[in-house]
Order: sequence, then C-alpha cells, then structure tokens
Amino acid sequence: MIPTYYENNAHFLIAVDCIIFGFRKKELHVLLTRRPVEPLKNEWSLMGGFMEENESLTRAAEKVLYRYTQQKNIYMEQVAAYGEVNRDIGDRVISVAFYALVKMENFDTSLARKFDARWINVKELPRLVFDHNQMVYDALRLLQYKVSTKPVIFNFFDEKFTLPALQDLYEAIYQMPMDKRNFRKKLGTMDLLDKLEIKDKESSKRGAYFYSFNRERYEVFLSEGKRFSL
Amino acid sequence: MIPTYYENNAHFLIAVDCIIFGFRKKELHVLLTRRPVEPLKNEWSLMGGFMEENESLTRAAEKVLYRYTQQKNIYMEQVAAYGEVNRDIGDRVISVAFYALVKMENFDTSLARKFDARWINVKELPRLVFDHNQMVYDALRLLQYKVSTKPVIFNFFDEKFTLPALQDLYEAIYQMPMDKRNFRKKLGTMDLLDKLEIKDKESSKRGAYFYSFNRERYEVFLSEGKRFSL
DNA sequence: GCAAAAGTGTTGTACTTACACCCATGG
DNA sequence: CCATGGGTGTAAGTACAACACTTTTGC
Repeated sequence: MIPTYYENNAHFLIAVDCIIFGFRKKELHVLLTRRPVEPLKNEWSLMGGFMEENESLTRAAEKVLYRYTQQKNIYMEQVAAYGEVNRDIGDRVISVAFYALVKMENFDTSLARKFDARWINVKELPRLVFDHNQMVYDALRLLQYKVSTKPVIFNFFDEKFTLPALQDLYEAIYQMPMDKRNFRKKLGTMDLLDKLEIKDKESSKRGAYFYSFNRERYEVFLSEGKRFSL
Repeated sequence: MIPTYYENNAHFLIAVDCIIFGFRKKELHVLLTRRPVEPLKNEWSLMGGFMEENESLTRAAEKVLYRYTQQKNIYMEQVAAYGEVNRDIGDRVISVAFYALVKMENFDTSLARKFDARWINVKELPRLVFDHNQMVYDALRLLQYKVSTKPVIFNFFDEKFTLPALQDLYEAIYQMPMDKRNFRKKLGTMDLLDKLEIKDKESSKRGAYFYSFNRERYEVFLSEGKRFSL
C-alpha cells in the first residue's frame, strides 16, 4: 500500500557503472569492456549493470564487481550520480558511478576473454560511451584525494608490497613524480609498515624488501589523533 | 523505440534532497521543513522533491532550490546518491542529495510561513526523517573540504562581507576556533580581497571594514598555478 | 665489471602555530 | 570613561623540497 504522495511520479532506470582500478608495471589501469549490446555495440565502456528491485546501490555495485572480477570484499566508494537527460542514448537512465580498487595480481585472465574485458592504462584511455570518460575523470580525482588522506592504497596489493612499487603507484595516481627519499621519510615517520624478511627479486637484481600495512598500529595511530598523509 | 537491452529492468522513484546552508549571527544554519505528507507527516525533513521525466538531476535540484528560496543561480554541489532499500518508508525511493549555499540576508521570511520552513543551527539539528541526518553530515564534510580549497564561501554573502564575519563562518563550518591574526595573514598573502571604504557598524561600535572577493584577480592567481587555501 | 634498481641524510625554505596589546566608538 | 569588538607583528617550531652517492647482484 503506497501512500498517495508517491503515486504518479516518474520512474527511472538506474544503472551502476564501476571504475575498476588496478596497478601493474608501474601503471594505473582501468578495466574496460566492449559494450555487448546496441546502441554503441562494441564501443569501449565501463563495467555496469542495472539496479534491481530489492537491492541497494552498493549491493548493485558489488554484484557488478563480483561478476567481472570474481573477487569479494573489494574496496569500493561511490563517485557520484549522473543524470543528464540524454546521457544514455538508448533510454533515459540515471547512473551511479563507483570506483573500486582490485588486486590485479589475482585477476583471472579467463574472465577477460569471457567478457571481452581489457585493462587499459589510464593515461591511454580511449573514447568511452556516454559520459563514462567523465566518470573515470571524477573517480580519479576522488581517488587522488582519498589515497592522500586515508590508507586505502594498500587495497591494490595482496598483503605485501615493496616501497618502489608503492611509490610508483602513488606517482601513477597523482600523475606526477615524487622524490624517493622524501616519500620514504614521510612513510617512515608514520611508522605503519612492517618490513618483512623477504625480498621481491622480480624487478631488480638487488631486490626490494616487502612491507605490509599494520592495521592494528593504524588504529592506535588514529586514536592518538594522528592522520594519514602522503 | 527502446532497445531490448533496456526493457524489463526495474524502474525507480528518484528524489532530490537539498541541504540548504545559510549563515547568520555567527552560526551555520540549515533550512528545514515539517514534512507535509504521510508517512512521518510533520517530522523534520530536508527540502526535497521528485525528479521528473525530462529534467536532469541538477535541474531537479535547481527547481527545489528555487521553490523554497525564490533565488536563482544558487551555488550548489552534488553530495551523493542514497539507495538503501528501506531508506524511505513510504515507497522505494533513491535520493540524490545536493548542498546549496544561499545568501540568508536576502531570504524572504514569508516563504518560511508558506512552507513551514525554519533555519536551524547545524549544531542543534533535530532528528530528521529517513537518512536525512546522514545527508547533512556528508554535506557538511564535503563543504568543509570545499571551502578549504576553493573560494566558494563567498556564496554565503551578497557581494560584501567583513573579516570577522568571514572568520566566524569558517569557524562555524569547521566547527573549531581559528586564530584571528593567522587567519587574516593567510587571507592577506593570497591578495584576493578588495577592502571597501565602508564599514559594517551592525555588530560593533568601532565597525569592521567590508571586503569583496575579486574574481578577476582569482583568475590570474589560478593561472599562476597558485591554489586557494584556508 | 658494469648496468640497473635499492637504499640512505642533510640543509635551506616556507608554512604553521602561538601569543598580547592598542584602537575606535557608542552608550 | 568603560565595555565591546576590530585591528595588528614576531618568534619558535614544524613540515616540505631539493639534492647525490653507495650498495647489491645478475648478467
């Protein structure tokens, strides 16, 4: 029994579109697909889907993320709602964009074939359908702010990472070079990383030590009124 | 002619809710109303409305703002989309929140009677319907970030303002006291304000000089790679 | 032995913070 | 003449930016 106040108002299709970020080979990538349906079939597009009756926006986004990555508990944040009248040329659709940070090392490449998906360097983005370029732009701006104030960047890694990789990732997100010694000094003063015994010998002969982010120490850090900053 | 891909997907009511901020007597206020309809009739609520067929989200928000303030060209920014399944107990509604900054000095008090609206100090917010308290909280956080990095605060004033009033407003938004001399020094180094000849004698015997924000100088300021910061 | 990436400190500069007194005016 | 709010400068501490060489090791 719906109250009268709600009756006779327009109803809309609602989509969620996900900007799925991943990091590999010193570059920030976005997972894109060739749009499988008309209109604009085969054009580059973000991963998306329609919202269903009994799910929340975040649940709808989680479903999209799971479908295209087979990963659970993906770090995700809403970017914005996009509601221009002709933004989708197929029908009137309001879209809510989310960005997500995934561990690209765990990515199952068979999924890529199944969904005609590809990881594209954010610096080399093609023209995307509708307002998806704007969504990526907005997501990246929000991500820049977020990683500078909250330790969300560690969601790109599966537990451990090296300092050179971490710095490369910050540089890819900020799209600017950073000073190695200043970067490590700032990290050091926060004292939130644990140096592991093992080294990554993949990217250099000497090898770089792995580190891991210490969540317990971060809780203490916060409770002392300190704030993450990079 | 709607393509098949879009057919058979659920359609939703979409609302816009506006967090209308105003500044008076050293305090930040939000314009609230007594909800005029069931359910939760007469409970405190943000100003809102349903989105219609041929309008964008921002257009829908502009309509709400114009309806309740009779002002045009109001500074406005999207906060987020809210889509929990049971957020509105009357029916399934997805809401997109916008915050707006209005010149409270120009506010027509007859509107308050017409819409049963009141300016409430943000520090004394009552319990609002649905998730509206969350929306105000999110809007305020976003506003805090915005006024610290962009000169949007001047949208609270009609052309001119005094430095004590400007500082009071920042303090109300940040919800913390600021040092008078440091505040004025930082403003001074940006050199974006014009000191006017006239004084405001309302709030003190001595009177405080009025200033105005110089947009042309701000453009130059930006083109020199500088960034607003307070 | 050399190329390639990892690791490590210091110094000058700019910014941030803390702080106290005189001024102008209306009543 | 006094209460009220407006206006002003300096010094210490902190954060930031710039900068170059040594180490390790696979080839």
